Amino acid sequence: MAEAPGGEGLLYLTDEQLRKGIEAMFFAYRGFTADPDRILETMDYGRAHHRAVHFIHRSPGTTVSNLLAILAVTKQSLNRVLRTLIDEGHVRVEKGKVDARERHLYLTARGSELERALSDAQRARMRAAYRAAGPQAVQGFRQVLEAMMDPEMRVQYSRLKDGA
Amino acid sequence: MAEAPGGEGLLYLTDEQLRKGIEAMFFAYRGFTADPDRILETMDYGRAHHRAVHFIHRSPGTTVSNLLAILAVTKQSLNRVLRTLIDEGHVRVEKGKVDARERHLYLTARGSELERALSDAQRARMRAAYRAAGPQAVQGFRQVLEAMMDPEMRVQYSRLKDGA
DNA sequence: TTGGAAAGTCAACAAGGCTGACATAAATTC
DNA sequence: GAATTTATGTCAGCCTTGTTGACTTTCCAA
Repeated sequence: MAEAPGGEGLLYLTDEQLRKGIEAMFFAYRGFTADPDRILETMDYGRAHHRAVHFIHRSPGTTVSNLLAILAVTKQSLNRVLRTLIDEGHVRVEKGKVDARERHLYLTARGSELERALSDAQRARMRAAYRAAGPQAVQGFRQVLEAMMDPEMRVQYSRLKDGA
Repeated sequence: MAEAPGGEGLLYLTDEQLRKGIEAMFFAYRGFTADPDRILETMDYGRAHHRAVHFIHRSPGTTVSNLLAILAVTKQSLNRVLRTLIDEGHVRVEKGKVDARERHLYLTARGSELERALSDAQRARMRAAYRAAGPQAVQGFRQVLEAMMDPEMRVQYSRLKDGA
């Protein structure tokens, strides 16, 4: 293998390699969202609904402000999406017992069905990609993605990663 | 190392592992776009402008329909973005010499400056992530992303990957 | 009891997707 | 040469999902 200019095997850090990584992210992210998007549009939902449903499924009973922190949107924006999910029977709200100001969010049976459909579609692609690339590649994939996150988001991610 | 239920080392294909990969993509993509986004908003541009500038830089002289295929948006949507880039002197248009219906797109000096600023910001984060994860991880990262793309997009990506 | 946090709501706005319709110039085909 | 197709641009109108600002209600805690 040829060595980098500095002679330290840093060829993978050239601008050219980085640019390829950037384009890989762009094209892959489109694939990543394509399958759930197709399901969502049949029911007049968008990606914002998917995200809300995903994280409510992941952390049942999470509060609105928790969700705001994870999704990094304004409460007005989140509220609009939650409103439709609640009105259409996908999400159930419970007033907090300890702190009654808080609203705890849960998926209904219908909501769980939707979540299942969405994540099945997304996981199928992810599984195919994982299988094609192999376990070692997957480990690298996760390492690079984690390093790419903002530190605050790495915390959110780790919280989820290490179990509810 | 523990073996998967099937006894074939497939632990990395469990739903739990796939879900982590899905969330890693979500959080990482936000980091991925955060730095250029900050630059863009100072000049009333959005991600759509970034994408156009990126691919015109990548393939100088590319046509409008080429760009439409790569970006996978409607011509009306692209045109709106292209219009502002041209009007504000970031992109130059040239009528095709072989086929005069075609419009060939180039970055102006100003446009190149903008491209530089945007990609410097994005590459800095990518470089840090690459460095933190190491060359082997980067290889896996690219393998998984490539496997995650839609086949048509993998073609687009490979075209770019293998030189102009 | 009062200040402030959590949550919700209303209004208004913007970016950037979309569709459909239509115009024009140039190339291609018949 | 006429008809058709292709590449592009543009107008109008719509949607989702983001934004800010203002205001209310609820309710915990000092």
